[in-house]
Amino acid sequence: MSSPSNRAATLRDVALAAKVAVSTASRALAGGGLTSRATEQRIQRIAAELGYRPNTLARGLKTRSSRLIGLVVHNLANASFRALAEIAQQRLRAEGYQVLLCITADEAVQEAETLNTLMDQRVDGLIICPTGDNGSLLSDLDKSGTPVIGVIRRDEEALLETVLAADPEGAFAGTRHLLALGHKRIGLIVGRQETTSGRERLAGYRRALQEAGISFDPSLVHAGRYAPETGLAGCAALLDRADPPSALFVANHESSLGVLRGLAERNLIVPDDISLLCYEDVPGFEWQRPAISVVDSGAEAMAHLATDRLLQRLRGSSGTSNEYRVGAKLIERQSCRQFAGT
Amino acid sequence: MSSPSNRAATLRDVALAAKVAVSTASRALAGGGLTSRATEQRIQRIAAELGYRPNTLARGLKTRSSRLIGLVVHNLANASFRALAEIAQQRLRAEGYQVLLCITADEAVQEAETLNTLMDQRVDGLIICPTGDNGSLLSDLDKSGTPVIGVIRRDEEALLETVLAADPEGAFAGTRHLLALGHKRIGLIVGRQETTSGRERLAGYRRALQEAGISFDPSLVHAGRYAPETGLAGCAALLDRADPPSALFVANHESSLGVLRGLAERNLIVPDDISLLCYEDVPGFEWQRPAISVVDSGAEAMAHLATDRLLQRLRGSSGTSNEYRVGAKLIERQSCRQFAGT
DNA sequence: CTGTTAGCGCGTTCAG
DNA sequence: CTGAACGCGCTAACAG
Repeated sequence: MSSPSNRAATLRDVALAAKVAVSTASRALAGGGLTSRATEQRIQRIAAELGYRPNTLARGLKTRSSRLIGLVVHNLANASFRALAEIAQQRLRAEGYQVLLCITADEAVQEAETLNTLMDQRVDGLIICPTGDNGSLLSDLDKSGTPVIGVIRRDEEALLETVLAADPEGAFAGTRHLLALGHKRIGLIVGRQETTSGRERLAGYRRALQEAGISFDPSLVHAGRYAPETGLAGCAALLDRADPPSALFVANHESSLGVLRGLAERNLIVPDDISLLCYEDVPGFEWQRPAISVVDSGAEAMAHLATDRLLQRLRGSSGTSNEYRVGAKLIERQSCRQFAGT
Repeated sequence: MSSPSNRAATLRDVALAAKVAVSTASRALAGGGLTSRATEQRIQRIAAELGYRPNTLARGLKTRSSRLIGLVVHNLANASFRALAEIAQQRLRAEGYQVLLCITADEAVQEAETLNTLMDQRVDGLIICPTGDNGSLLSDLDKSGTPVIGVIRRDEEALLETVLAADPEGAFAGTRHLLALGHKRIGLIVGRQETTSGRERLAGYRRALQEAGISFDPSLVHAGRYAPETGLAGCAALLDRADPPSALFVANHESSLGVLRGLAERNLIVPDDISLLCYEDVPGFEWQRPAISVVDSGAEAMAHLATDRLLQRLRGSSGTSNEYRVGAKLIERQSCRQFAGT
C-alpha cells in the first residue's frame, strides 16, 4: 500500500521483499507455471502490496515490443476516421495495446515525419489511411516485420493489406434505388477523381445508369474536394439549369452540409421538390427532418475489420488476402420519393 | 542508405563505423556542442547514411521520460473533445511528444484502468477530462511529478490545474442576448445538474433573468444527459404547453440535434415562430439554413490553453493558478429574432 | 574534447 | 524449481 521509498516499486524491490532473485519474481508474475504455486502466489501478493507495476519501457527494450500501435488518420472531423479511432482504440486496449494518435491532414510531409517517429517509438503495428505518397516507407515497415494495415484509401505503391469500403457496390445500390423510384436525371456530387473512392463511386453510378439503359450525362456530375463548399458549388452547377435533376446523390460526405444549405437557399423542399440521397451515415442525418436516406459505407465495420486484421498479424499469422471490402448498405429514411414528373 | 545488417542501425553501429566511442556518438548527435564541430558533422553524416534512428524505449529507460502524453477523453463524438484531440496532438508533436489516445466513455472503471496503464507507460504528462471518481489517482500522479492538466470538467477531489469554459458568463451572455431581443419566456435545455457545466450554465441563465427583473420559472428548464434524446424530450416538455416559450436556449450541445427535430416535427419555423440559440459551435450550425446562432464555448482556445499549461509544466515551471477560464463568445447568425408578441 | 564505466528495469539464457 | 549473470540501446557520470 504505502510507498517504501518515493520511487515506484521495481521488480527488484519485489524480489528483495520476497527474498528471492529478480528472475524468480519475474517468472512468478508472468504466471506461466514456471514457479511453484506457493511462491507464485506469495510474490504476486507482495507485488500487489508494494503497488508494483512493470515498467513498459524496460520490458519493451528487452522484448522488442512496445505494445504501441500507431493510428494515422487525416483528421477527426470525418465520421469514418472518428469511428476508426474510437473502435480501434477500445479494441486494442482490450488486447493490451495502446494507441498513438497521429493526424496528417492528408499531407505527405506530415505523414512521412509521423511514420519516422512511429518507427522510433518501435510501434508494434500500424493502421493508416495513407496519403499515397509514402508507399515505400510503408511497405518497408510492413516488410521489416511491423504489420501495417491500410484503411479507407488504398496506397497504390505499397502493397498493404487494406480494408476498403465497397464503394462501387454502394454507389451502384444508391443509384439504383433512385432509379427504382423513377428518377431518370440524377445529379451526382462526388469526390475528387484522384482518389479511389471518388473514382469508384462514379463508376458505380455509371454502371447503374447503364444497366437501366440510361445514357450517362457528364454535366450531371460535379466532382470536388471533400468539403462543404463542394456541395454548395455542386448545387449551383446542377440545380441552376434549365433541366435540373429530380434527385441528388451526394457521394462526397463532407459536402453534404453544403448541399443541404444549397437546397434551403433555393427553397427546394426535400423530398417534395427533389430527392436526396447521401453517402456515409452520421447521427445528424437520422435526426434531421426529413431524415436523410443514406448509403452507409460501414465505417464501424471497416474499423472492426482493420483491427481484426492487425490483431491477427500481431499474433503472427500473415494475411491471406491483401484487400478486404466492407459491404455498403442502403438505409431508407424520408428524403427520397417516387418521381412525380414525366 | 542500404541496410548493412537486417536490423535497424543502433548507436553502437554508428560509433563503430565512425571509429569512436558510443558516448561520443551520442554527444555528437545530441549536438549541444559537447564535441568538436568536425566530428559532430562527420558522425551526423554517418548516422544519416546508416539510417540511424534512436530507440525511444532505450532512451526513455535511461532518461525516465517517454516523450509520451496521455490524452484522456470521454469520446470523440463531442466537438470539444475532437478539437482537443486534434489540437493537442498537433502541438505536442511539434514539441517532440506523442499522444496516447484514451477513451473512457465517462466511466470511472475504464478511467482507472486507463490511468494505471498510462502510469505503466511512464507518460510524461496527461491531459484529461475527468469522470470525477478517480481524484486520488490523479492527484497522486500529479504530485509524483507527472503533470496532469484537467480540461472541460473539474475534478472536485484532485486539485489539478484545470482549463474550463467560462460557462457562467457564456450562459449569461446568451440569455441576455435573447432578453435584449425582447423575449421574456425563454426555455432552457441544459446538462445534468451533477456536472459543473450543467450547474454553471443554469446559474448564468438565472443571473441574466434576475438582472432583467424577470422571475425564474423552473418549469421552463429541462435538464438531462448529453444526448439528442434529451433535446427531443425537452421540446415535448417545453413546447407542448399552453404558454410555450418564445425562445429556446439549448445549453446542452449534444441535445441540439434532438431539438432541431422536435421543432421540425411541430412545424415550428426558426426564427419566425421561435428563436433558437445553441451552445458550443460546430460546422453544422454555420451551414444550416437558417444558420444557428450560438454561444461558442471556445473549445479550440481551451485546447490551446491546456496544451500551453502542460508544456509549461513539462518544462519545469509549476502552475501559478489552478483554474483557467476561456471566454465564451456569442456568435449571432440567423436563428434569433426580435420577439413579435406582446 | 574524447573514451571508459556504470547503470536504467526487465526477460532470458545457463547452471545448480 | 530457483539463482546468477548477461544484455536490450542509450545517457551520464568520471577520468584522461
